Amino acid sequence: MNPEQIKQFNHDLLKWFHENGRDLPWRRINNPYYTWVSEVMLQQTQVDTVIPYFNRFISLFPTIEALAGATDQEVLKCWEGLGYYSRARHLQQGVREVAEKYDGKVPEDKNELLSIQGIGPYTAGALLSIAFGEPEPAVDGNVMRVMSRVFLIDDDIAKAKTKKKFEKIVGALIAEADPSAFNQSLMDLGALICRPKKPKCDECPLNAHCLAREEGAQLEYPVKSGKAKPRSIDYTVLLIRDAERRYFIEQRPETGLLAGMWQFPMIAWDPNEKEKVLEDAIQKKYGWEVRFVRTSFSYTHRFSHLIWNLSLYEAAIDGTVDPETRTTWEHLDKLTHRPFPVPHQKIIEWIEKNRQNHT
DNA sequence: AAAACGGGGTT
DNA sequence: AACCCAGTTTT
Repeated sequence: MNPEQIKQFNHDLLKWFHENGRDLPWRRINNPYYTWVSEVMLQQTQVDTVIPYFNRFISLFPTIEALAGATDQEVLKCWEGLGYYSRARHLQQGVREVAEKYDGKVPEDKNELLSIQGIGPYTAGALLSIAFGEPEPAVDGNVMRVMSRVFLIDDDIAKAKTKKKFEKIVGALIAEADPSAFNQSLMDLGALICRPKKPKCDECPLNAHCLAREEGAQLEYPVKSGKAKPRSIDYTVLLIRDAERRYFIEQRPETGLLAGMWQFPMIAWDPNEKEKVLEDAIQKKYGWEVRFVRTSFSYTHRFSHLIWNLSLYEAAIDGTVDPETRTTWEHLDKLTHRPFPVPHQKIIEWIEKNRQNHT
């Protein structure tokens, strides 16, 4: 594109944004902390899902100092159900870095931002442009979709290299006059007009510039390689109560899947195996001799990369179990004070619904 | 360069 | 059921 075309492109895009841009909670005032929180929540998560989480999060942790001073369990509880929980952990770590190293002020230097936990190329670009007005690209899935269509770029957007190509393109196009509006307009355009399916090309401010539209090939873009199918794991979930009708729960490890969240004990077990195999596995992992009372509930939970097939076993154990580190006994009505992954929330809901049957 | 990492919404 | 989403970190 020549300079005149770039100018026209910017004009068309920003005019559309000023008339059609979304009114979102984190856009009402320019607060770098709000922008940061919103950008992290919006990673791999849609706007409509994020809005209530954002409002609750900001009311609980209104400032960098408040979030830095909170416990990780408080933060995790507020994030419960939003997914990708390492985002919450990294956000709090990052905020603590800013509180300590930068006197609680989000730095305006790109390399300093990139050194902060949880801030990668996209979030750094978003903060620099939206919060600080710097002409930095912020390339996400929306931007790659819009740009791949406008410029008919067929590189696989699943590749890391491709994103750099788009950053170069955006860097050459971005309006120095209002980088914040430029980047946010691409996001809104991707969400409202240049959608993956059924794009509203007739309403698009860029349709005069769009090569894919010229070819009638909008739906062929962006090009993206497929992902592997999720693998499936069978688990037996143990529902165990003590004499005071408290449930045994454990906290997951500090790293990996659903880090730091709470759950009922789970044992990987293929139902085609004999029950003896399960009993031995429980003996080995927990040191318990269990007597199964009944199997009562099953639930399948689908993650992006794996599938849990959960079967609930109500069980009794001989003798007593003392709570250890990362395990405890808890009454039903207090379970939800702690963060639980959604599949275990479903189990809690099932217990509450059926409590009269087995209390 | 590829895999891990959640959950909900849309089609 | 497949695909998508304002990505980053770890391997």
